[in-house]
Amino acid sequence: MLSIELIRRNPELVAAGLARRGEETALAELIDLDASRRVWVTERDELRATHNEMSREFGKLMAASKQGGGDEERMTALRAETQSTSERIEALENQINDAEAKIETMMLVLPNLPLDSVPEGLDETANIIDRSWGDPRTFDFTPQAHWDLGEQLGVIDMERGSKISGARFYVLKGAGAQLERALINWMLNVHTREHGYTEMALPAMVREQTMIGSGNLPKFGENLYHDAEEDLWLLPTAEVPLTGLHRDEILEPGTLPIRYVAQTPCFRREKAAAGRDTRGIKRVHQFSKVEMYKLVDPADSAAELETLVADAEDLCQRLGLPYRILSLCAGDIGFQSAKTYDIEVWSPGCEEWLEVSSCSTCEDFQARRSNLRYRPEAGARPQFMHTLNGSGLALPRIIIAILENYQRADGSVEVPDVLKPYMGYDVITA
RNA sequence: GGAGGGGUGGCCGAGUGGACGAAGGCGCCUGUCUUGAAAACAGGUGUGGGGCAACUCACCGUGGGUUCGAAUCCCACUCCCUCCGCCA
Repeated sequence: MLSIELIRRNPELVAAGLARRGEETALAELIDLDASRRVWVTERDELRATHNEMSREFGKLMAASKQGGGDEERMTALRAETQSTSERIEALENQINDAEAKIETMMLVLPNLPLDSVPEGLDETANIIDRSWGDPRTFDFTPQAHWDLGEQLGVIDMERGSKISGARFYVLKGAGAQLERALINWMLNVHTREHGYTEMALPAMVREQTMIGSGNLPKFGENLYHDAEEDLWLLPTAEVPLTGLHRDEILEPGTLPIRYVAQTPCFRREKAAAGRDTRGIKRVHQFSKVEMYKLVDPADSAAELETLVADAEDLCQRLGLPYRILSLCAGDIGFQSAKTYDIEVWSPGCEEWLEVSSCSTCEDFQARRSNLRYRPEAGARPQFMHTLNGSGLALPRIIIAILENYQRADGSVEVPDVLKPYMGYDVITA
């Protein structure tokens, strides 16, 4: 959520920021509503003040009358007056409630403003390659795509995945399942032991309010699974429950930064991508992901974004997977993001750059939605913190990258060095 | 699923429908005293909205209702706890 004060004070700046994302938003109605609301609130509060006063006087007269010294006429007049005042208050209240509901509806669909350092552009073609690492491996044979490799090796079973659950579901078997487990273990260990994150195990279903807090609702419900009976939503990412964790709290001085890491299943309906990436396990309805998340002092968020990316990069480097880092342009960053870096790993089999991590700073956007505040120092006013999130890393895509990058001419796949202790063997063979 | 109990300020904990934003205690902050600290004593100590100063309004799990007036009464919901049943 953007700050209503900012919109009120500096509408041009907000409109310009939204325009960079390609959002044509008319703020005039919002600003008018906000102005009306404030007028009505003042009026209502004044009425309430006189109402309270009259009610107190009535109480005193009531007490006096019990002692036998009441002023019946005054009491009757007061009762009539307070009643009519109540009616006026109620009318104003209805106007205010309507206005506030409309304001909230509008505010909840406004995306975050891109930072100045975000590249200009409206779609992915304007993303900028910030840097890259490693050289794509050269092969003296034609590298296979993971859907062929996985099937030959018996580690990915697409057919049975769709048999039991439908399109875009898959089954990992034997070394495939072990590879996923090894990756999760290894990644969590690196993040908790070396990068300073605290490991969390989280619910995979959340309430609507939690989805609103992270920015996934009300706008992107189409991409989420929802259980109507219990009114719970399945996570598209651990970012959602991690954002909700400290909702409505005021963190004491000295508690920030907080760095969390969590492995959760992620569920996505992929409606918008219907028909795209239908082969293999690149785009599926359910996958596992290790997610890093930070709650920080606003002064530190820019630096924390860089270390967040570095923490994800570190994993790619240790896995020996060549990658590039994109700075997403204003039109391509996510709804809640103020700035995003994507890490893409080269996959020689399907011959494409695979997005294995997306690292964003949301500044105070999610903090406003979720009411995440901290006290800068003892006795100071609470203020909104900044939140950041980044994959570290997305599992199926890393599995794709490992299979395709580490394949050998005979169709076997070498296990990356860092995972060998976790797997217990060096090569995946049929 | 059944039965019962309960959600009050950072914490504990009072609160007969009328000056309760809320007693008391703890904690915390400031001051006095002290070489310093502790103790003692005095004062202060929630969040949000409007104005952005004085001030004012709201908030006692959430949402409705009754009333001139609700933390207090009524209804619904929600969360927590205890016991029984069921499942693991």
